[in-house]
Amino acid sequence: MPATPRFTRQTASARRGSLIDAALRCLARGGITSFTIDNISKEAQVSRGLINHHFDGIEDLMLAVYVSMTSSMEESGRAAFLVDGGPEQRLLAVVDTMFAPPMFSRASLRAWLALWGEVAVNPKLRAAHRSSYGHYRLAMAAALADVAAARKLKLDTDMLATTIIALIDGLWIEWCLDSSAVSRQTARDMVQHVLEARLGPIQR
Amino acid sequence: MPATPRFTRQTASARRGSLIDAALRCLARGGITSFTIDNISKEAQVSRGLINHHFDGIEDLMLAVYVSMTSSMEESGRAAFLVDGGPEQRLLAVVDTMFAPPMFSRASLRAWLALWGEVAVNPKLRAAHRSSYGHYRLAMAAALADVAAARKLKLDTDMLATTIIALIDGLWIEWCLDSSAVSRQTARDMVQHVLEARLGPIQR
DNA sequence: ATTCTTGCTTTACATTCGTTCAGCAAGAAA
DNA sequence: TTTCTTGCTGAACGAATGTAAAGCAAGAAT
Repeated sequence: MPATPRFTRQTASARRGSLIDAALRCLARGGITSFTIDNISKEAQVSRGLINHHFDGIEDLMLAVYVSMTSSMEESGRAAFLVDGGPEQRLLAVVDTMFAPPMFSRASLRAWLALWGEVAVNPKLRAAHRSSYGHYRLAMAAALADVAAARKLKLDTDMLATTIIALIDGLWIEWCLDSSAVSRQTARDMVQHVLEARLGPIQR
Repeated sequence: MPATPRFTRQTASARRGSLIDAALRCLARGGITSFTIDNISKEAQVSRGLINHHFDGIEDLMLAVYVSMTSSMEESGRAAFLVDGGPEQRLLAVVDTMFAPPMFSRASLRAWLALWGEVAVNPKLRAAHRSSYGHYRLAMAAALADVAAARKLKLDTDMLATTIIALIDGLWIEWCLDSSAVSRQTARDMVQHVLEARLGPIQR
């Protein structure tokens, strides 16, 4: 019996979680090219064979990574919904959530780009994406509808929600690629401009 | 002397061009994972060694692919600037260009996602991106400024141009990933809504 | 102390990766 | 026809890819 065990044993779900975290770090650092058995097992400090023991191949691990990212994103969004104040403050809180880490972060750009590239061709990932963005859109539309109702405005909140979400995504990408073109603050201002053009002035 | 030559000889620049085209097809089809010597040389129907003969490694080829994509994009944008009619019609032409193939096309999604992922870490690609998007932004801002001047409006055209460009990018991505959420037509309508909120009604 | 479960390691395998380089050969030039 | 330039091929290389399978070993159960 050796003084230091060669490895520490964990429950299957705990190990799966740490493998997903390590895989996410690799994906963020080097994109899909770094999403390899060698890199991930090294990052998680486990043996090469362990990934295929806990996941049904590397594609299955990627699906788990995507689900993990989207669910942590949804959790952040839910927290914004609990903010105090009127409908305006809640809407701003939802928007602000998207302009703060971990969402609005350069570190996750390559991970999202890589995953979107797989969403385009992988039915399972596509289903996960639809579900996630569907919830996102519903939450944004609800926050918009509350403000519209309080101001007795009649507008297509679903369409506006889609507009705002797409705008945030586009601004985030451009900020990641060239922060001299878009700063975090100007990006936020642009979204607020678009919102105020529909809803009227919003006091911060 | 064989009846059919084993290969056809081309000028260096012509061969470079066909290799770039083949590389682009591979990138669009399978993302960065398919951007390999084997795939590209097979796609271009040349031998494995030829790529390293014409390019300084595969990274150099990727830079060439990026430049090729952005320059063809800029060319499409320039054509829109030559449209007849008033400032409004020209602005709409610029926007419409982005909502028509080859720009607004699912086929190129994986190529752009892969290239953006490299832009984030490759200084040469980043420089190419800044130049390309800089021109794009200038053109959009100029089209906006003409309309604003004709209507005697005072607004930050640079900021609005950045907003519109980001919105188009975000809508395009979401359309590619889930066309049940955004159609080509609704995407166009969303952009026009945002424009009209600043510039007033625009007759199509 | 012993058994048992199963989390984990390790080795082996066939492919595929990017790059190098010696030399073939296409086709213009002489 | 012969020479010459150089576009191009194809084999070889070491490293890295994902997966499968056999068996070790950690630590709870007995």
